[in-house]
Amino acid sequence: MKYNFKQIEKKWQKIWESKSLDWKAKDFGKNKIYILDMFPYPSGDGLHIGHIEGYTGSDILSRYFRMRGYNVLHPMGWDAFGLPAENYALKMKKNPMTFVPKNIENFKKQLKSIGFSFDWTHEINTTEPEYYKWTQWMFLKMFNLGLAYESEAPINFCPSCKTGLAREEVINGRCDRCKSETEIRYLKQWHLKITKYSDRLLDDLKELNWPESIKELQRNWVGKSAGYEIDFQLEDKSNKIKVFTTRVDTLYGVTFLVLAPEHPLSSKIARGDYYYITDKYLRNILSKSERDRMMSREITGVFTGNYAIHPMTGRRIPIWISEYVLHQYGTGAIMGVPAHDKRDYDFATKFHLPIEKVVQPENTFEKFSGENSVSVYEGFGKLKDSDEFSGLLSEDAIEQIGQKLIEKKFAQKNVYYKLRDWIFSRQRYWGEPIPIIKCQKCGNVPVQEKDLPVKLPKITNFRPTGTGESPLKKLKNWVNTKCPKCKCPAERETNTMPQWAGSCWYYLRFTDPSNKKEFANLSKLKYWLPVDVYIGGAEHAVLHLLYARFWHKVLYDLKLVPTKEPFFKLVNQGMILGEDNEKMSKSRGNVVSPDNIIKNFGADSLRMYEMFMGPFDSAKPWMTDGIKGIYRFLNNAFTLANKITRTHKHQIEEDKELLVALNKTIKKVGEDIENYKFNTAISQMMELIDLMRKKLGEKKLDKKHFETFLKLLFPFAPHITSEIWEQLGHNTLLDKENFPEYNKKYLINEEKIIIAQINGKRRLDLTFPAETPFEEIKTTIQKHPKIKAHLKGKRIKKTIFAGDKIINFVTN
RNA sequence: GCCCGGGUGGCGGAAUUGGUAUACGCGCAAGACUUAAAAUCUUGUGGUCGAAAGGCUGUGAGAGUUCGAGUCUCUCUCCGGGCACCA
Repeated sequence: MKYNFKQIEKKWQKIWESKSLDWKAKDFGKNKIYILDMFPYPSGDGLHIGHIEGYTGSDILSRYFRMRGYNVLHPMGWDAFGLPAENYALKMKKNPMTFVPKNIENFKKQLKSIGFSFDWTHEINTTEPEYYKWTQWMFLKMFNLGLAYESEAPINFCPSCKTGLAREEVINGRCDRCKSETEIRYLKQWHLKITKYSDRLLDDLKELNWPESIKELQRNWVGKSAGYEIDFQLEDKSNKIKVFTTRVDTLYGVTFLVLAPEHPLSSKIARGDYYYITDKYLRNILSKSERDRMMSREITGVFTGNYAIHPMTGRRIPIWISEYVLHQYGTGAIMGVPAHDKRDYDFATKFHLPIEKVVQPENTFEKFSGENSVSVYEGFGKLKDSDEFSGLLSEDAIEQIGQKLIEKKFAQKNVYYKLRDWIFSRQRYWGEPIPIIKCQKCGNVPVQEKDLPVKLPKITNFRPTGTGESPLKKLKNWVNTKCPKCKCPAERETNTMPQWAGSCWYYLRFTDPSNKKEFANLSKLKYWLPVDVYIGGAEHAVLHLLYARFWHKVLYDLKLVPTKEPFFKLVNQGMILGEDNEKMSKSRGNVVSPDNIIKNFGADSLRMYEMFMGPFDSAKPWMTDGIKGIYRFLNNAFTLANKITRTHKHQIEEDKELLVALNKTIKKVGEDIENYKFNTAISQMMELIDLMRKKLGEKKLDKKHFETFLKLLFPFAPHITSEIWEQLGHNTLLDKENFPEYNKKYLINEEKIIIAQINGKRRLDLTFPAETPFEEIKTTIQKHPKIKAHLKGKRIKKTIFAGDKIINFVTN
């Protein structure tokens, strides 16, 4: 019988469909595990290779843990709001409400065609009113806490998508979605106060079992720096300039101050002849676009003709204005210490300002003593030219300087973050309406809980206006309503939420997806949370993953969720690149379609090949030729099964070699699955099947051992293994079998191979019974003619016997 | 510029964490089967010298620690990703 994967896969998918309750998570019980995938946005293009990689990983885990007797929650849902769907809708001139459900159906069909064991009884969709009712509800919780607020602010606006964007959505001055250059607009926008959680978002990272690189990205994004704010009096005492620094120890090295062009003093501070040139500089800079300013690396600046007084030395310090100082960060003014900061150094060099070294780092003395050298030093060195603080500079010494400044009222401690509040309004149609009513008298009034959800109306013209208003604004009978407070005529908020809103809490809803009274029942949340394993791409490092953590913490403070953090363990699947080793993209023409692969090799081959290509978490190029190896492996398993069916009645004596290999494989496959090392688990199974084929030829293969192998393979290739299982005469599902346990007895070697080395170079290997004592091994090996030959004329200085594996003779 | 990853055969990648480098797979070569091809099976496959036995050499480059380094330390270099004038 031939391996007819088409027929087999169809057959088993049908069987699973009818018995899908087998994958249904129980609400309570021992040994829970929550295995979550980042749910997809159901695009019209359908599943791509990258989705399948992550979902196969989680499917292997889920099937494995079910076989281990765990109560597994492995759900799937749809993140269907957002710009991609809406832009597509505009192109097709169809309302997303009509085609999103079709896309979802298609996605679901595709997922089932790959044999993923999702618990479909827990399916959710962020665009359904029963779901987004709770998204709106949570927004109102934040509103009531003052965490959601409206304010007019300069924001990044995408002229093509015609909406404001969060900082996280702007990459190098371009819209993350459509790559258009963004512009700055002043718009009244809803914000979520994520900055209030900066410290906790940083600190709680410690508890998470996440890839270090993702944690680092989040740390950098929050960007905490602690330092001092120091006041510099203007020479004429008319005002003072507050600068922020993390390096008070370099205070004596200040040779100039720099203000950002937007600093309030910049336009007022110029003196005498410098007035005109300063004014010209400011007008020039402020007329440039944000992007132009960001892109240009040219050092520009202007002297204002004004001076400040150094708080410690009383020296006159010239005040400059330059665009290299950012007004959005710190105080918008810095102290220039060219000897100890690269940027200050570049500035000083360009404008011929003095450079004074005041800190002499010990570790970098060489660099420091060179001509014109600058040192951003590691560790702390000596402070020169200061009677007050000479000697070694430690962190304590820095603290002392800071303390002194604070006493003299020149300085105060402060902490700054790069993180900004999350801009939460989108002037677009396809999102959750923000549940606020704007009343002339009462201001922003929350929609009453009983009136939730505020349903998104189905309209024909949802084209964004570009005026800063949502297309919903035109819908008078939807917009006009009554103020819940004073009952006066009022208008609805017409902005919608960003696409990230629904995904901030979907993993909570999965635990209790059809609850009509609460977003999820607390006892169910207590049972399932946190998510034990969360699998998805690294591209969400500072978007979804940061937003969701923030959102979760808000709910935690309200005692609505039981854990501080949502996702305990995070695993990033590496990106699958095209055969040309480049990112897959339509424009490059290197996209691999899963449908073709399934047609030619079957879903089991596709699943296994994606797992076999390389380490789960690293990027790897696709090679269509490579899948043949997996296909051959599955074929071999299938043919072997055919032969066993015919011959299994033979009484077979136990084969030691096979048992050792089998037990080794059981151990390795189990451990590798738990460590996401699917590629090496598969190699191990390949070795085992080769041995089994050999043993079958020698009539030494017992059917039950082959069945053990099937159980190991089942999580990876569920269709073919289920089919073989049935062919071998079982009328139960392989799903219901326990994962095999290995017997330690077979893992203990009765023999050991000793490698003999001379001066670390391998010369010989010999096999000894396991209990052979060291002395005996040593003399036997020394007597061996080969070793003798190599030792001729040399004296053994030392003999090393390591790990019962290697004996090394060191000679002179 | 700064912060993370990473460089191992022709290719994708293994290596029990300091102990036989190149498992497993692809590709390639030779052979078997076939009228032939495909598929399948068997054998071989880092480089180099050698008829062979065997030797030398070999994990981006250079140094160091060690009886022993792909693995640890330092310097450099190249590739991928992220942040980007964050004081």
